[in-house]
Amino acid sequence: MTIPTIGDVARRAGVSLSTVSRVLNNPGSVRAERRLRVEQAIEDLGYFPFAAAQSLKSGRSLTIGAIFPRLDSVLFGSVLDEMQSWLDEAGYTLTVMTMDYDIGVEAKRVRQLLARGVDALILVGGWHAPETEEIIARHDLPRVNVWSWHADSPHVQIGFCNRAATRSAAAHLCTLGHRRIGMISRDPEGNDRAAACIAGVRDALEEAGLPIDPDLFAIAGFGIDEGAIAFSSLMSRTDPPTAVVCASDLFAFGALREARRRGLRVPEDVSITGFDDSELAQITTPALTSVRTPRQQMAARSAQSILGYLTDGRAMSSLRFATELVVRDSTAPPAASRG
Amino acid sequence: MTIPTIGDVARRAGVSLSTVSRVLNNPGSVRAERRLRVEQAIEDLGYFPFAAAQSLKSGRSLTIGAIFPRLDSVLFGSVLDEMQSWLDEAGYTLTVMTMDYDIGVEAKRVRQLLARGVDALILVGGWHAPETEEIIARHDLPRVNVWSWHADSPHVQIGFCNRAATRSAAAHLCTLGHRRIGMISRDPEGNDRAAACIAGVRDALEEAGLPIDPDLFAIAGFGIDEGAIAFSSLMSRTDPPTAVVCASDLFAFGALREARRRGLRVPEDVSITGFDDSELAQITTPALTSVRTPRQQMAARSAQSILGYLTDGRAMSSLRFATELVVRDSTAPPAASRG
DNA sequence: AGCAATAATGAAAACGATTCCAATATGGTC
DNA sequence: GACCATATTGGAATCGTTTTCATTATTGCT
Repeated sequence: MTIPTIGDVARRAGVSLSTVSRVLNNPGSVRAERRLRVEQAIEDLGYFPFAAAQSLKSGRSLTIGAIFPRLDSVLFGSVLDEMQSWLDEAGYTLTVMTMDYDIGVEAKRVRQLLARGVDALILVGGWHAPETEEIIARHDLPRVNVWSWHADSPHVQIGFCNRAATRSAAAHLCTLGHRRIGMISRDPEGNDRAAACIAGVRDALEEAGLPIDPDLFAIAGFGIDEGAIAFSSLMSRTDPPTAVVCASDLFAFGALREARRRGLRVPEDVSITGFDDSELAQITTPALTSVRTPRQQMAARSAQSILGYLTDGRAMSSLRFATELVVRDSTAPPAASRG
Repeated sequence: MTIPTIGDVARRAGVSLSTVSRVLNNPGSVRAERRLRVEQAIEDLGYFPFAAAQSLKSGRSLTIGAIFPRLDSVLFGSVLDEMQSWLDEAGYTLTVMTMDYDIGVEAKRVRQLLARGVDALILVGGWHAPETEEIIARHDLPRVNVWSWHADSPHVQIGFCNRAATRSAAAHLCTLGHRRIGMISRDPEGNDRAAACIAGVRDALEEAGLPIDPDLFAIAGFGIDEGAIAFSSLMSRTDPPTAVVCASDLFAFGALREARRRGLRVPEDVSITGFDDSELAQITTPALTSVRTPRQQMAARSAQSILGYLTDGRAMSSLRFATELVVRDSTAPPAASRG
């Protein structure tokens, strides 16, 4: 029950190794009579080429590596699904690894993927460890940064401006009349999306002529519970915000939960905005005001871009998608201004 | 800028290939002085072994393949995250593919993974295409079925009884006094979890002496929208159910959304139960009654089981976890019985 | 110091596929 | 029917590792 090799096929069909290989890779160059014999033998034995050997000889693995923060998020999952379906059509396979928002871990993953001989790399965001950049450059591996977009990045980036995204959410709150606006984001350390999200809120506050109170910028890890805790700490202040911008829908869900637990009404007592506009933003009560991000397009275009490069040698280029604030029921003017 | 090989390291350190390989795989067998020289050379060149060549020679790839229905689900994502973290510790890598609930696609994926030389396979559920079973048997590849558990399965399965799970949900509704109970599940074709979930509801109805109306068993694809549509079709009947068992939380969220749209109060007008007890079940209004499934344990134990087999040759064995109905606010006695 | 046992090392043969090159077969032409 | 150009085919080298085997260096003992 050993796995059949090209040699087994050759023996069974009574031809040479080279001929079998040609049937596989360039069928037109083999006379019909022998080709049929070989194809029959392949069928009989259930032969398929061993990728490791192909990869060793050819130097390409038909595999693309992707390093994402985590998998337990609909956001990342749907993007990966979309990418896979495009790559699949072209005969490529996606190998996914996670780095849990740690660019040190990411550097290790890049090494692992390189060892596996991936033909290209998809990274999330624009900030990576120096070793990461160094090793990618050294092997000049095609790579795309997704999920963020910076005017001055030297790399191919297919994403959106996180800064503009949260700015639109915070500006919306300012327009409604809020003057104390809080924020819950991830740690900006090594995470350019988080940093940009924070910068976006500051932009909006400055534009509205509001003071920036560092104490109103809370940091949370990941998930609903962390969002709830951060929201709790914001609302426990003597002078709590009347509105909170969350850098992810999950944080916003946690905030909603905690608000309910504290007997705070949303949006009457406090307004909350999310980020990502996940399907669930419509399900909560109240439905969540959230920034819609172009996940499908981002996924599709980055897959296409890489495939275009690998298969046709077409140069990859950056792409910036727009975001859009979807206003629902979790935001309203502050209580004070309604008198 | 070419990728360094073991030969480059050997040359730089002034030793033979074999010595370098030994430093890598069995450092104790190399005299300290030379070992240090080799390690220095490895460091200098940034060398790491090329997995394809290792795999070709050794026959093992330190890779485990997993085939999941999709990635855009927190359920699958969190399980994959957990599996990866266990495998990672042991130096193994997980390669994930999706089959979108199609066992024909699954068979193709098995072939792809086999071509990549995976050392073991993780499949979801107990029903697979004959070709799938055939090819796994032929290569006697270690494999684990997760997510379901059947008394009579000949395979290693690490999961829970889906039938008992939905039975507990339906029995809860019967106890509350419901006599017309609907259900939303996936298509049971090629999906043993869906089939078991349906069977579980029938079990409960029979035990309660209730008639089984096939029209109350709706089939939905995937996601919130599909759940909403299925719920809508159930409630559009002339004699709609007073309670609906959903085979996934997503379906239940869709049902909640549609109920609100129709002006139906939950649980006053209709009770709804979910499945999986995702984190979001606590966020919705009303909070969702749902069946808690042992995802973390399932993930951890299947990873451990496979590692135990691959690294220590320990036999793998099946494992059945319990499920638990978590009653929240989306279920209550039917309106009629409250008079 | 000399010998046997043991430890450390290098040379070379794999692993399974692809591909260059040479050799053979085919067809067409005069 | 002989000969040349072209289409097919097989042989052998190669990709980067690991591993067996033979060889050489080292150590412990007397």
